Amino acid sequence: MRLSTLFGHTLRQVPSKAQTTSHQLLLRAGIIRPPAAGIYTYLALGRRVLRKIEEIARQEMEAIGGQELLMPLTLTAEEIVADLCRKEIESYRQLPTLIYQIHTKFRDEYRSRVGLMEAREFIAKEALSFHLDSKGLNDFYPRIYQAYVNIFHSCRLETVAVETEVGHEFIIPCEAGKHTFMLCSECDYAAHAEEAEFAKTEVPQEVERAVEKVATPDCKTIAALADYVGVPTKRTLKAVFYATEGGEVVFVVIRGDFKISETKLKNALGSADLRAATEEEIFAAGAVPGYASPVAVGGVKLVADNSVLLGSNFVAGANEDGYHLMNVNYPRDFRADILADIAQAQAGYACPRCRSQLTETPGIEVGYLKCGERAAGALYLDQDGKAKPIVIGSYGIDLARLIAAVVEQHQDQRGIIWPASIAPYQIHLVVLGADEGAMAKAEEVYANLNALAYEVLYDDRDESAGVKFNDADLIGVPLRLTLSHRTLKENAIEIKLRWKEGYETIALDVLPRELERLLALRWRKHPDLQAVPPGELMSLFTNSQQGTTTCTICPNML
RNA sequence: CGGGGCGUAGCGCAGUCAGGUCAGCGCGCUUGGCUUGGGUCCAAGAGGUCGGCGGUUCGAGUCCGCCCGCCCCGACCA
Repeated sequence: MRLSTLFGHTLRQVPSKAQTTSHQLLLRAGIIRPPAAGIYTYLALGRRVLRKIEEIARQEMEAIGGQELLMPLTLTAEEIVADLCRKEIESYRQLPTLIYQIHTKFRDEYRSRVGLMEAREFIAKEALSFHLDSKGLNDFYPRIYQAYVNIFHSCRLETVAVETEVGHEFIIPCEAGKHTFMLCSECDYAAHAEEAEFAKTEVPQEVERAVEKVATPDCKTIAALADYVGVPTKRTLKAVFYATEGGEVVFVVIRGDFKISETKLKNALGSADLRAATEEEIFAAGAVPGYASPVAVGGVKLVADNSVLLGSNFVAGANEDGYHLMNVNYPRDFRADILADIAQAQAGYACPRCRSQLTETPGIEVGYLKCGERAAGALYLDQDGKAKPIVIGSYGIDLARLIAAVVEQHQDQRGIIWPASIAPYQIHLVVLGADEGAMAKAEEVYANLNALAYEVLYDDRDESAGVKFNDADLIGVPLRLTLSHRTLKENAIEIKLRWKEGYETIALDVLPRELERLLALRWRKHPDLQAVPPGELMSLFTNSQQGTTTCTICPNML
């Protein structure tokens, strides 16, 4: 492709509406354009990237037996899936089976914020697997999990697998992310912040002493109370009131040094609807805000965090304005209707698995795996002729978001650094100077590279060296070749990798051999890289090792 | 869908408070010339019903009203 005729051009200035780095670069490099808010045209370069990603997704789905369909509306809409199951799956002989499709989806109700990261229209790779029973789904699950891992690895996207109640989410940590995640600094534990578990610190158990009422004026907060009484906050009990939609008051008790995770609380209660109780409701329940006590409280549902077990002789409210109780112990002095983990994890807390420190990061989901999707009336006949429900798993990746995520992880100040697997072109050929010798040689090289079936973006424009190099860096094709009168004097060509400083000059007659060597080393075919654990891929990109033949530029990213 | 902000040339912006030499700047684009290894320089040029409708006024980009669109923060999602 000649850059002089490429449809879509680069932008020097950053569009004012683009906030995130990936959005800015995708616009500036001429990958996408917004015809309207939140929807995007893929320009010539962008379409090529998308096509490559789609192909990677297809390969991985086909590798585990997936069959591609194309359905109207959305695949996950229950009616469509249920209808499909009813009509196509009748017998146990047809199970298990895996279908998938790649299509655009609309999410009109949401505002687009960060370009392709969250567009109103996006490109979904969705898959469904159908099984005889839960065991069948569980047996299959590792295969789809691995396929997803492979897809992300192929795109050079470093993801974190977050466990959910029904499967996994693959996320990337990034500033533009809308959700907060807790990650272990040592092991691979990862979870949504609201759902994350952690190892709660213990307080040395003491001999239980008799309850004692003490005056604590103006101690309506845990901090004030702990300060006044002279104990650490972890020796206090915090009382918080919630109300369900029906107006039922829920009394929640947790050790004073922890916060409540409303998500965990909802899960413990089995109720999705929960709000803070009003003062009137608290009084009506017979409690005193600021001095509420779990001791001898009646008529309300009492939920306690299991941290009440980790300590003794707590300071708790006396249910009387201006007074607290010392030496409150569980279960001697109060009993909870529900005793569960409802504490909110925070950065610095201990990992539930390895006790290392948890860190907190914003992130965005790029893919999900869910077990136990429902489809009304989707039944099959088993060997005995009995109708049984089909067990379904559903899986998805937003390929548009995937592109944005890759750019977030692969860029520098000059522009995008495409991983070779999804780069719009393999080679960016630059010719400098308008003298006929250089142009003629460049045309010849371009023709030869095309004949060798390389994907070449050829900058044949009459532009200065600075413009050409800057555009090349912005567009981010991994391999750049430069021809000029300078190199031609030695019958040579310069070769540069986008993610490395510096370049090398090689003789023109060894160019085909060098390209063959470099481009054959795509990571999936490269034995040295197959054994690399996923988490270490990123460091490989940045700490490239040197090659061994005449061209010493590292091929790791190709 | 709530709260805040912004709509002036393809892009980025100034001008609006204090109505009248106010249709401007930079980039990009076109033409010619000089350059030719990191967004060169010079010259000439094209391009805008100042988001829309209505109002106030001798006069509106500027003031008022309504509408539309967009951006940010929430809510919600993938």
